[in-house]
Amino acid sequence: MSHAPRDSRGVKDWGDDDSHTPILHVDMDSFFAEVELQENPQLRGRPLIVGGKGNRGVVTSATYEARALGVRAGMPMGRARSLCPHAYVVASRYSLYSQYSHRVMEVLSSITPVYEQVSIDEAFLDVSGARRRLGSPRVIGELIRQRVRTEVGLPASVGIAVNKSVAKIASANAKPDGLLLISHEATLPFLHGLPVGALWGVGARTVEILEREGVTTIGDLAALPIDRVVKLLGTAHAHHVHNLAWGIDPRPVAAVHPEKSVGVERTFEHNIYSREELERFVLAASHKCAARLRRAGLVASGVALKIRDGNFVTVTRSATLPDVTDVGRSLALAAQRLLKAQPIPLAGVRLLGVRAEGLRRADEGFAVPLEEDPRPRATERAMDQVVERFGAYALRPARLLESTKNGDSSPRATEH
DNA sequence: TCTGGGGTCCTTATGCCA
DNA sequence: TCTGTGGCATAAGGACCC
Repeated sequence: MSHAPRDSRGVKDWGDDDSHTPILHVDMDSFFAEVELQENPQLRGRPLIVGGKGNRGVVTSATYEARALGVRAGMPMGRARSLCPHAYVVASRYSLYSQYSHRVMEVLSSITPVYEQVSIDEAFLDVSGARRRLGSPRVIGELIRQRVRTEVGLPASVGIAVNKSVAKIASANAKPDGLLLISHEATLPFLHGLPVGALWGVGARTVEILEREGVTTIGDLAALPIDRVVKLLGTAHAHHVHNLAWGIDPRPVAAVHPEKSVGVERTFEHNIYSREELERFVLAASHKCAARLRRAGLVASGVALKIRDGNFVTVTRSATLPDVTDVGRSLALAAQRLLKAQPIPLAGVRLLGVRAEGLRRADEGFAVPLEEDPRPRATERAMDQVVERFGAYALRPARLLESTKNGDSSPRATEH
């Protein structure tokens, strides 16, 4: 689901020569909504919105019929319903979308092994090595669109360009259900007419900063001296986006991305004021994180707690674990300590999250389970199953905080 | 209008230690 | 013994992506 801004200036003929454009970006159109239509064809033709149906839900995907009325991803569901009162609204079904995603990625991996999945519904391919077998990048792009359509039943858009950044902007401008080639020669003319927010990595905040400087297009950004951009955006970000504005993006299509963290967070239907209730959520979330770590064969060296209050003010607190772990109770103990050190906000807690950080492979030397948790791992797995099935409420609160003894993981007083 | 849930990366502040 | 300094690790926040 690309949120990259599209611009009518981007849609025109940008050359036929695809001899120097081996990078393809494949982006599924309205992915979640299209999957729902595939599962329920009788809904086709009327506006469809996918998202959270609760009173704090937001839109995660919408068909073009709904988008035509102003519905956008990330929009509060109440607003989407008022814009589009006749829309059919369905709750997100992530496991279903994952299955479809897997099928799409199977098609892509049969084209070339040099592909990189960047999210559930998009991927980059470097087809340099597939030309002799399958044809030019444009031919391969059309082949992908046709195969995804016939084998999975979904529309996909494809951008073809000299590198990842330009290919991604191209696919955004190819939507819906299209293909856009940006030839090597057309790269800068294509980029420089687009709004600066079309660059991958330039979001609302950066657009605001740049617009105050009079920079509205990618061409304006390219023309700005790099020292000035550094002053505005900081060193790393400035060099990155300035290079992108000049069509420079040396990042290769990389097949593997090791996970850095896994987390579970929840926005409650109503703000929570009860510490016990928060503790129960932390326990359940810790066990879910741990179960995901074990499934992936990973262990964590740190844990972070995220608290958003009723006024939408967010704080995070994190701590390093005494030993790496994939045990839910060890994560929970550390997270509970962080929670204990925080006052309950006056406005209550709107969102609470637990994240396991500093991940590494479990077989790269697994430390023994924490001293304070001598129970066998089989017991841990059984507890996870209970939590998965019945929620943390199935565990008696007395077990939650058996001990916060030893170790000082309290955060330093560095309120910014 | 009132803001999800899953992540990554970068910057800045701070404490520790040589 | 005291103080300054620089490097490193850790923690927190924020921007960004889908």
